[in-house]
Amino acid sequence: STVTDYLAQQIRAALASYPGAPDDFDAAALDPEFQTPNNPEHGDLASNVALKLAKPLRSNPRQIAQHLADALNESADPKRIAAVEVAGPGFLNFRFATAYLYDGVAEILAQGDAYGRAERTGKTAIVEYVSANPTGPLTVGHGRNAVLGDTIANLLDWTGYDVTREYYFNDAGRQMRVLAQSVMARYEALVHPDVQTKTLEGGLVVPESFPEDGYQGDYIQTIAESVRAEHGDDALDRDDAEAFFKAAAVSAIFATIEQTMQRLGIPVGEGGMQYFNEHSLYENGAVWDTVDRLREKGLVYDKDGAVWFATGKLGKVVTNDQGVTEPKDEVLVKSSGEPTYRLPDIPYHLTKLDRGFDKVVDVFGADHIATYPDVVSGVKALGGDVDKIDVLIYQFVTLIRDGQEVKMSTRKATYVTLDELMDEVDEVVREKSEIELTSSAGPDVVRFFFLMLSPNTHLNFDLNQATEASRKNPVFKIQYAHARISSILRKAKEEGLGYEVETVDWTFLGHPSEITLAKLIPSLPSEIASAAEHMAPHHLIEYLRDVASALSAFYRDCRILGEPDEVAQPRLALADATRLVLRNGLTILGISAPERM
RNA sequence: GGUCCGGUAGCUUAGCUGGAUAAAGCGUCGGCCUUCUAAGCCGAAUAUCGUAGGUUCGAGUCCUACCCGGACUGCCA
Repeated sequence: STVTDYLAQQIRAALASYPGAPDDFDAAALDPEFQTPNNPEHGDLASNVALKLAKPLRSNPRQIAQHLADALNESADPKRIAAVEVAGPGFLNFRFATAYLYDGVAEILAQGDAYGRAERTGKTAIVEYVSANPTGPLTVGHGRNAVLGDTIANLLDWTGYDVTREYYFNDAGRQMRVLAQSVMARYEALVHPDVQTKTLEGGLVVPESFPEDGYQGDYIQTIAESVRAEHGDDALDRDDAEAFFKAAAVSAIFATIEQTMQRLGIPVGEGGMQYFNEHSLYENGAVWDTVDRLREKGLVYDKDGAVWFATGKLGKVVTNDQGVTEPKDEVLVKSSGEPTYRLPDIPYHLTKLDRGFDKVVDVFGADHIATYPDVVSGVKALGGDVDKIDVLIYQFVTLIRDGQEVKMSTRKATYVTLDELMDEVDEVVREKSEIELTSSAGPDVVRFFFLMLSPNTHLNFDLNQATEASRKNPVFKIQYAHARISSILRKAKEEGLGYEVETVDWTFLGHPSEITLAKLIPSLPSEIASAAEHMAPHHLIEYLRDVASALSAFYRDCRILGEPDEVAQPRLALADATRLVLRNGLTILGISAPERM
């Protein structure tokens, strides 16, 4: 970026005196665009500035480009810019001085583990993710949310934000009562083995008291057993039995969820994930206060026994059969008195803004698409600065087993948990590995799988493919590149080969594979910045794959061990810098960087 | 009905502010282990970028219309 700033300034200077320029042309206001060309013949950096200026300057683009090339070849610092050329319809191609290329590499080595980490900006961000209600273990369906949210939190951290991670949940309401009753029924069967039973559709035998749409998972049985072990056989006789069982279930389930998050690399406990209970917004009156405040602004009215939010007044429209657009209002509180999901989310987001966060990120599944714009307009109507809110909507995950879609339901216990998924991947990879694994492959593969595609893309998680093909999973290719370099570094150390960051002499490097690598690895910081800005972790993955691939070419073409020191040292330094880029990139993704594989 | 996402090689996808020859993995075919890890590398074949218009010096990328697939939604949350 400093190079582009420098070149931009050079270009502005050169255009200040362009012959025949119209009077209203202001070269000082120019902000030229730069890009890295795909084709290496097009130099190290290119600009389309001459093409863009053809019209305002009323001149031929090639002629403008030539003027700029001549001027810059004259004035630009030869320590940085070796040559400026005109190509094609009027592109400017810049070639960097060789020594300048390796400045970026030296910078990586100087910063080490911190390379890619921006200065603290003093700004704060809150990322809300996972947010699964405590009715059962985390499933494959929750995985994409958890991994995307965590990685975005990491990206924001690395771009200089102080990041708070928050888990928003609701442990009140009907589904939680059903959960409690499910545990109670299983407990009843334990303490009264002769209780009257019934057989559910799936074949599960439960007491008559088991609710119609009760939760059938094994974990319910486990919770019932542990309640019995801790509290004996009389728990059903308590006055507060339902609340008691609910609390037991919630705490047991949250313990499981935390274990899974931890295994996935999501920080829990002090400084990690913090929790926000939706119910607190009812207790402190924030929910009904929201309705009142919106009503004062004339944005809430009653109709058909329900409370309506006049989103139509805030710009929401639908197109009817005749192709005419008309305003559309939404229900905030149903005629049953139960709020819709959009209501509590409004005060929740207001609290996030009130807590002073500069950036508020929500990671939502596609089911929120319909409601979140209403939440945002509610927040805005109540004076919240909605520009601070960024919503990442990701498409859902379909689980495929043996070519068949697995329909998942937490109630019917037809789900695959994230733990099961990680176990399965772990096991198969271990089987197929010739060498014993030092780290756990399950979390690495699962995280990678959830991150490798654009969040906008529907994800088919094929269990057979994810496990059977796991040796070919691209995550291993990136990790393998890291392990290879680590191996070279180990051997170099044994042989007494090393380098001093300050005194590396790069002039012996010039092989195309060295140059490609040296040009690629210093863009880690800008890749991180771009991935963070677009909330697109897959951009970082694509980049790391490119780095791994460039490393392969370098590994093939440029030996280190056994070469004369003046060549071996700068090559070792280049390899070490590549290792740091891979490692720091993987760290952001929450994927391990193994030293052996 | 409405909202949103997708439609790029046989399959799964990438393509970030429009740029110079559309990229990767899997699959197929062929080649490479006496030298730093073959979980690797090299080469070959495979693409009317859903369709039709438009904007532009330039469109996979922007605009409009339409077609196909998917998700969500319709005070049942």
